[in-house]
Amino acid sequence: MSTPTDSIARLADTGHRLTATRRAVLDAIARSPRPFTIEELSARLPHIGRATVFRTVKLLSELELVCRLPLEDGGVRYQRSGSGEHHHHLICGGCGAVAEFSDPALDDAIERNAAVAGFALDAHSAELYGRCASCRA
Amino acid sequence: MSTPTDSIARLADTGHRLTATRRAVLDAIARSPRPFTIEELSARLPHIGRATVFRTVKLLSELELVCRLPLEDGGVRYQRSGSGEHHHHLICGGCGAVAEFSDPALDDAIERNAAVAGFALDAHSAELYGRCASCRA
DNA sequence: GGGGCGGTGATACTTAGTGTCAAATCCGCG
DNA sequence: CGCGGATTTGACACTAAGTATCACCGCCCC
Repeated sequence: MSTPTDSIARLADTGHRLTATRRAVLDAIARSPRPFTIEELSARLPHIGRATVFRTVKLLSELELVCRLPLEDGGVRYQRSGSGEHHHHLICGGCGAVAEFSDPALDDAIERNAAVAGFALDAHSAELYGRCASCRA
Repeated sequence: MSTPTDSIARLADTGHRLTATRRAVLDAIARSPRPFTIEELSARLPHIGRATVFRTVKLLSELELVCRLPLEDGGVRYQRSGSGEHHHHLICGGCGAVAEFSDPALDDAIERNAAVAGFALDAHSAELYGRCASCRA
């Protein structure tokens, strides 16, 4: 799991400044046990402008420290990235829990289809929506 | 490729009314050679309210006659569904062209991962972003 | 050909996010 | 330390996608 410390190091490594504002946002994210919306995060950081919260989360998601989760109903939440590696999400429609997974077979299938169609692939998204084990019970 | 005639039949079969307004929207969609935004479609249907265009496209996408395409940049476009069957999209970032494909291996990989995580899957999305053969040239 | 339910338009609102620009802040350099 | 330029921030207006409300309209069946 990436920590605020990892994140601070990552920011520095990529030529970004370590401002008090960014530390506060990272800290608030680290304290979020569940996926959060920008509005929720912003509400917890009343002295930080909404636009800055958006910018910071966008930056973190470009650095793959945070994942953007498009929900089944069209909404969006964000979550700390558990691994920093390429992965996909299983999103529970009951409790909102998110499980990460990665699967070379899935990525292979995606690459194969792009190749068949003559596409040079540069990105892909795959989200799975369902009910987690505890919500099924 | 689904035609306006198919769509009209599908609407009737699912208990929806065949209004002049819906015919006009279907017709405008049929004339779109490329994926379109609601604003573009609405502009071509000046005597039809914007909310109605949204409602109609939403209805058509629930009937799988139209596909909603989330773009890499966060925008959204829509397109007539080529098959009416379950499929995924390859979206060209150069010209905006969209290719549909379906691949049981991809769907299997998705189902397998859900099962491993103990999730009961009820939906998934997968979009591939890249450059089509002609835009690569 | 009348009535009821589904459909429509107008409009206001919501949610997610971006653009602008002046002011504030960071941090390497001396 | 403290200067100065580049980066970052906040405030605010704005855009884009879509929903809510509600009175009115018109399709369809009897």
